[in-house]
Amino acid sequence: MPELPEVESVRRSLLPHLLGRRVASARLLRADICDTHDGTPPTHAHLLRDASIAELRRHGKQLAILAADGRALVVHLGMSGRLFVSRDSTLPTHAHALWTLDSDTRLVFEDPRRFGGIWTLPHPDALARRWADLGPDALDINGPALERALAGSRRPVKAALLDQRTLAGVGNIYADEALFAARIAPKARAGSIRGMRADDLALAIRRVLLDAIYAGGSTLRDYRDGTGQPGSAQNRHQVYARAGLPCLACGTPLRQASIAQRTTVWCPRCQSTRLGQKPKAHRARQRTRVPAG
DNA sequence: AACACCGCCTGAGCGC
DNA sequence: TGCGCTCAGGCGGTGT
Repeated sequence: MPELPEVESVRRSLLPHLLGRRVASARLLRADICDTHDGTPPTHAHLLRDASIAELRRHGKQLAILAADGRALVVHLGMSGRLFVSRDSTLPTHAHALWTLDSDTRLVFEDPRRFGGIWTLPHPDALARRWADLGPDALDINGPALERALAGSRRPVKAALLDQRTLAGVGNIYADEALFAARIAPKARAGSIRGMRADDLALAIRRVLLDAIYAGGSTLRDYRDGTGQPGSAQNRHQVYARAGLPCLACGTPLRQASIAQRTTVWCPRCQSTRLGQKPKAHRARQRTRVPAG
């Protein structure tokens, strides 16, 4: 489930452990999770051995580790991926790559479901080219840019938000949360989101993502940051995983359907499909989830 | 061109 | 107790 807030939380938590550190050794335990830029089997050089880590950069859900000599790695966490530092010598079952730093700290990439992976890059220009295929980062989106990204599309707006070429960083959880916050029905046509509605949606996306970053991301099951800490943003979810429960703004039972092959939850009353008709009082309460069981 | 849909993969949770 | 089924989901590839 790592979406933008989780990847950003990983980035921030890793910064103090990685910046300025030299990669003393690198090991790939599963070669098939790593794609090299030159198509040759991954080597220690591909994996930044002897490099000094200069920067951690994020675009959407992708995290890049940039070395001072220009080499870079892109890490994709996919569904169940984790990237974390550890001083423990034991490795998790699905550890696929590890790096030992000159601080004797280990950086571990683990991914049970293997929807994630690592991509090697020779130069920052290659990173820029890779990321050019992605839409604008969702933390930077504004109304006019979002309107441009959605223009002409007849898809449901939910499907468009999940498309990383349209907007980078939003996944299933925060798409539902942002649409609820903006009071837009997930099935509304993407191309119909214009003007003030685009402003509303862009603002909702930024706010939902920033709130989640401040809460350290959403830990539903697997997610931990780069030091093993869970997040608490799941306690703030208004609609995700709440199908059938009362809307926190109006009490109407939340509905669920599959849109773009993703479970989608929304409030049929607050999130009107009709244009220009905004029900008045909509103020979602802050919610603390009661622990299950 | 735009969009729909499949398949990859594992572990949790459930019913029997 | 344990087996088998379903579900979760990002994204690349293929089909329409």
